[in-house]
Parts: sequence; structure tokens; C-alpha cells
Amino acid sequence: MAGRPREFDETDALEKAMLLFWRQGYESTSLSELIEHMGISRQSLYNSFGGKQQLFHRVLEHYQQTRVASVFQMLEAAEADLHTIEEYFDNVATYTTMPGEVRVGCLMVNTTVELANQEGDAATAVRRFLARLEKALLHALRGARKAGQLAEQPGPKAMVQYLTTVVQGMLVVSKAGASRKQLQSIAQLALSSVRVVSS
Amino acid sequence: MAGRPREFDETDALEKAMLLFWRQGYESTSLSELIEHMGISRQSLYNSFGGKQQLFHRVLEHYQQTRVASVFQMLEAAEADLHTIEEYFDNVATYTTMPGEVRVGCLMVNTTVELANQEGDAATAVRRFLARLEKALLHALRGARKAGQLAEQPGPKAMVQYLTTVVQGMLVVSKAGASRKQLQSIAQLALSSVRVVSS
DNA sequence: ATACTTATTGACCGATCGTTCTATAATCGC
DNA sequence: GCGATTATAGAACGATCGGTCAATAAGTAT
Repeated sequence: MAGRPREFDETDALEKAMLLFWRQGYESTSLSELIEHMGISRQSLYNSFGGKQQLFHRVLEHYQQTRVASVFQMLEAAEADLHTIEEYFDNVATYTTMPGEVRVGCLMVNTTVELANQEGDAATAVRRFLARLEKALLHALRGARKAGQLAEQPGPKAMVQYLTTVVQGMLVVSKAGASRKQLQSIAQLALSSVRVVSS
Repeated sequence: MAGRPREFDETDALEKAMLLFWRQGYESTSLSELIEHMGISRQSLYNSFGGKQQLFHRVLEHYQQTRVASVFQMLEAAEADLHTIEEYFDNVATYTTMPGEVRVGCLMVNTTVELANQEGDAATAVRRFLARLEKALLHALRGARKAGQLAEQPGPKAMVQYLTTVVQGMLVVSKAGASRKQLQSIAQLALSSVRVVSS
């Protein structure tokens, strides 16, 4: 038996909550701000999402579905190779430096820095995300190796950890104001250290 | 004319406040926690430091004086070269993964992610720090160039931005649980992409 | 129409936030 | 000793925090 119908779209509300958490972080975002920007009442937030922590958890899921799922798909495609990884790095350089936008960086990286050492629900989510990214990059690197695009040294696992580290560094310096050009130069350099030396 | 003397050492109190902010971030650290760990009264905090924001500003200064000044000195020494930079990267890998310790990362990087897009006092401090680090690395890179340790490409400025990016990435992944060995491998790889190719 | 279920609204909860006030204590110059 | 000055301790400030309660509204099933 159904009761009164929702007056808002849950995904819309999640999206708006995400934008707020993304900009301000978890602790700095209050419930009052959330319900205002989500356009729902306090009670509706609790009915639909359970509370701040659980809303944040849903937000992290929503972020991954809407912002990074396609990237993972790209990196994990059968034909993925070094060129795919180059494209990914260029995306990072471009997306994080959109002119006129506030530098919000990456929600997962921001959350890592804010909550990774608090052993909560978000910490494990963030760690899973990182493992997932490494897995996707590893797949693309294997494709690159088959295509003869990779240097012999170092091994693929070391390469993966290196590339993810550089990406996270890029997202931090972009928050500090690095330009798109600078980030692209950084990406170039990172990739040159895994690319096979050739003429 | 002097009044009643202080019952605490200001530097000691700053150090204790720093450890708290370092572990928990700015927003997540309350005045009640601060005065408890600093061992002073609420009013003394306001008398001596002016309030939470201004205390945090003092803490950032204290951090740089006690934690990074020696590193800058090292990198900016007249005889600094690629070996000095290697040492610096190894320090980063070691310090951030001390066994048994909570992964607190670097206070300046944490603050960058938490407050860099809020245009406050901390944002400018963090930006100045980053510029300072780049300057120090640039000096060491010039020494390395003179010693014939550097690759021709890319230019020193691009190298500097690249290295600072990798360092910040290392500090993020260390918070997510990367091991010392992994960080050392990452550091190795970063340096190999600026080192001159030789036998 | 009526019972049941769910959503919305807005007041309200105790707790804690950063900050300030008040009163007392300890030191100085005189 | 006596004001002047500064530090301390603790209560108290309004505001806001995350979270809940009670009343009302809007649907469905019978």
C-alpha cells in the first residue's frame, strides 16, 4: 500500500547534495545548507537518506556512478592502451581547471584527505575507489604492453601506483591554482616515464 | 608594567595545537579539544592567540618553522643537487609511513585540500608555501644541472612543477594506506624521469 | 467513505559550536 | 601596602549543530 508520493526526485536531490559536499567537504557542510540546496525538508532528508553520514555515503556512490564510471569503462575497455591513459590524464587536466569554475578537485581525493584516517564508512569507500582506479589503470597498461607501448622497467604494478599518485597530486595542485597548461605538462611527463623509448 | 606571568609556554601550546589540527583538520577540531590538549584555559587561548582562525594561522607558521624549514634549507644549500632531492623524496616516503603512527600526511597539503578554495587567510598561506617549495626545488635542480645530473628535457620549471605534484600525490596516497616501499618506488620513478640517461 | 501508509511542514530537542563576561589571582612599579 | 596590569578559571552567551516529534496532507486499498 502506497502513501503520499514524493514531491522531489531522489537522484536530483543527491546530485545537489553532492555538489555541496564536493565544494565544501563533509564537516563544513551543514544539514541546513543541505536541505536548502536540495530543496527538501529536514524530515524528508531523514526519511529518504537516513542522516548526514548515510547521505554522504550515497553521495559518494552517486559521484562514482555519474563522474567516474565512464572513465573506468574507458580504461577497462578491451582496446584500451597507452593512448587511453593519455586521454584520461588529459581529462583530469582539463576538468579540474575549467575557467570560471571553483576549483573543487575530485570528491574522492578530497574525502581521502579529510576522512581517510578516521576509520569510518567513508574511509573504506575511498580505499575501494582507489583500488578500483588502480585496477582500471592496470588493465589499460596491460593493453599498452601488448601493443609494445610500454618501457620494460618498471613493472606494471609499480607503474600503476605511480600513475595514480601523479593523478592525485594533479588534483591537489589544481586546487592550489595550477593552470591547465601546467597540468598537461605534468601529465606528459608522467606518461613519458612509462612509455617505451623510441625514435 | 608587567602583570601576572604566563603559566604555560606559548611554543609548547602551539606545538600541541598543531598536532591536533594536523590529525583532524581545521573544521573538525573544536576549541574544547584544543584547550584540553594545549592544557590552557579558554580565555588564555583568546588572550594569547586571538581565536581559532588566528591560532590556526600561527599553527601553520609553527609547522613550517619546525617541520619544513630544515628541508628548505637542505634544498637551498649551495651544494644541493639531485642527490639532495633524492634524499628529500626518501624523507617524504619515510616520514609519512612511520609504523604505528596515524597517517596524518602533510599539514600544508591537508590544508590545501580543505581550505584552498575558501579564499581565507589559510588559502594564501598554503599558496605561499607551495611557491616556496617550488623555489627550493628549483634551486636544487639548478645545482643538479650544473653537475650534469639532469636530462635535457624538460626545462627546470616543468621539472619543478612535476616533482611538487608527485610529492603531493605521495602524501595523499600515504593517507590512503600506501606502504613505505610503495612510496619509495614512486619516488624512484619520479626522479628517473628527470635524471639524465646514462650507463 | 474509511483505514492505512507515506511525505511534508515546522517547531523543537539536547549538545556543542566559537566567543565573551565576570570574578579572582599573581605579578609589577611605586 | 596599594593601584595598575595581565593571566587564570569558570560560568554564560547566542548561534548553530545533527537529529526528532507531532500534526497535517496526499495518496492507495478495501
